[in-house]
Amino acid sequence: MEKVSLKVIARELGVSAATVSLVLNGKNKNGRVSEEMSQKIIDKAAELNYIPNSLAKGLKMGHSKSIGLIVADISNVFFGTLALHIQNYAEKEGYTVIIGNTNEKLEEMEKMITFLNSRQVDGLIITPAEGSEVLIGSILESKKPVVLVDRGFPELNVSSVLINNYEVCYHSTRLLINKGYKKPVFITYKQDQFHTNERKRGFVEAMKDAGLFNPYHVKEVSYQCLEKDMEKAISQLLKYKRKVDAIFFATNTISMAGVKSLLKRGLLIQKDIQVMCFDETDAMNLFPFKVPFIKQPIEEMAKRSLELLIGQIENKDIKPRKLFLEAKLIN
Amino acid sequence: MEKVSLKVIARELGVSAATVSLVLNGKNKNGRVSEEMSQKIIDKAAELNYIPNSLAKGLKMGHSKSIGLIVADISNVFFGTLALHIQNYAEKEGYTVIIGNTNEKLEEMEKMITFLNSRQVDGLIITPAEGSEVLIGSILESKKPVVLVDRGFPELNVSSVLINNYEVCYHSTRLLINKGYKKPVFITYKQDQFHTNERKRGFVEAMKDAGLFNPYHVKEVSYQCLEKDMEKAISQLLKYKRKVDAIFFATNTISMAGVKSLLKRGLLIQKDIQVMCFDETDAMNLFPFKVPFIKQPIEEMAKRSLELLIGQIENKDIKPRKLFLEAKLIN
DNA sequence: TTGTATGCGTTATCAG
DNA sequence: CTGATAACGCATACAA
Repeated sequence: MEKVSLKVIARELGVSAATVSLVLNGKNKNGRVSEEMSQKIIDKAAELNYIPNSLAKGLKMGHSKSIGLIVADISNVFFGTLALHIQNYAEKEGYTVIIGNTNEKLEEMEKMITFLNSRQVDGLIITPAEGSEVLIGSILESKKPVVLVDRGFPELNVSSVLINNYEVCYHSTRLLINKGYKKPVFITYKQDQFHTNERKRGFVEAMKDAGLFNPYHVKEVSYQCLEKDMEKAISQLLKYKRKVDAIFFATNTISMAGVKSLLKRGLLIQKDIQVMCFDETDAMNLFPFKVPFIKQPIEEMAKRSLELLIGQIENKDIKPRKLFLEAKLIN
Repeated sequence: MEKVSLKVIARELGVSAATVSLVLNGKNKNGRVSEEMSQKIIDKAAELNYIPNSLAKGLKMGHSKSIGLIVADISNVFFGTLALHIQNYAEKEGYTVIIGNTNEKLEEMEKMITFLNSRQVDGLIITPAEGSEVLIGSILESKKPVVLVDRGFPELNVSSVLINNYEVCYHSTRLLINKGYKKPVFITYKQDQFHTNERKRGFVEAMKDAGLFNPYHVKEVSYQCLEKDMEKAISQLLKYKRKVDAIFFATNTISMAGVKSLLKRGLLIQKDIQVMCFDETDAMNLFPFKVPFIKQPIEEMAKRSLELLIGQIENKDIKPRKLFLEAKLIN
């Protein structure tokens, strides 16, 4: 079965490929092609089930109408949801999304970028891995449109869509304190990323402002051995049982591991110990107790980052913009 | 900044594009190009940071080295995990994955297929939506390589990677019965899909073989109003409290909704009522009680479906094959 | 050992 | 109103 291209339609109808292209692209404004021929072409295309070859189109046009989305791990609900919304909005704008996973590894991120570039993506939306400033810098230099989402680099002049990590954590911590929890602990990743740093800073400042801060109020766990580190951290915390009355988990993965560890020890959450966390998870909804969580506006993050990216791609807005969306504590 | 193409390298070095292409593709076997020139070309390519244009390559070669993955919803952990693994394996084989969401809707599925075809994907991996037999049939007719995963159509001669839904449900139900639960209820989606039908059949047959079956042992809920339907179903079941001692949930989303509803009513799971479900979820791991679940070999499903697809694409194995992988009940 | 010519499917330009 | 032609970047058969 012959592949149906413009040429085939043209040949069948005895016209040129150019004419067919014109008609099928609706570029037939000023009576360029006769009404009659137009209709014939359209009918024939439908009859032969013509599907344009976007490789050829992309090659010719110099853009692929596709964007790359680089996340740490597509099986993580946060990224999955982000991806879903980005895809939905992208589709509306006529763009395809190609998703790449980095597993938080710098080399993988670099590989993905090269890979996506070879596929001629028109732009990149990235949740950058730790230590990828230089890499992002080089994308910037190459003038390829790029938007960071969820995580950013303050020292880099790059479009980003972040949330008010500092403020929301400051506010939430105050609330915790005001409710009478004077010995909260913040558990975060042992890493140097702006977004998690900001969350920590929010917690720390709130504690300081309340005159409660002590370094042991912050615990760090590693991404790679989360479960193990969490076990260790929690068991340490429990030794100072009188010293800890609440835990604030800095991300959804951390909260899952943390809550698991607490429950395993038979602790009654929101009774023996108060818990607060980041991101909504199905799991938290199941419990008889309510866990206050900071809800990120994922859909809006998706929408905004795509807007920024398309602005750059289509040259409507070249200037880098940093957006800070509002996350809210849900009780 | 000029875009670096083969031509640019060729020009810089005063050779032809053909030579450069040859060298960079490693097709320089029998001393085709001199060692010296080879090295020069390789160095220059690195220096200019040459990235091949895969649109052009794809156009020329007649394949894009990309595949489409069509799932219901990428934010669902099951599909996210499947996608992750498929991407990992695909990358090893040099293929890109483009993911599309259908939201279980037939029209969306059709749109996605056309869309992916226009992007010239070399093949499709699909978790087909209900009622998409005809659509799949037309893909088959078009000779485009395709593999179904997770769900299949027994009447269609199409490559598929499924699990032993009937057997594992039969077996698990027997186990439940043998443990003394003589009034279990199976809650599934109100839909006519082979894989969920098979699960139901497994349950029903086991019940019949034990002489326990009654139609009210099966409850159905709709995908679109899952929460609401579940509430209704559970409250109905509780009216006949003495009649129900266990619930077997047919999918991960159903179990989440079901467990949520049970907990909300203050029921003690595995005590007031025995629960069994499909797929592992973070949530279930958190509970102090253990929920036996049927673990699907997602990674292997990913691997196998990709193998089958690539077999078709590269013409190594054109014959449709139906694989049934083994899912196991984990206690 | 290297270069030339051609074509993949498309669109844009220019010539009828 | 329509057709011919060139070009996008690349790979390959064929020449030299």
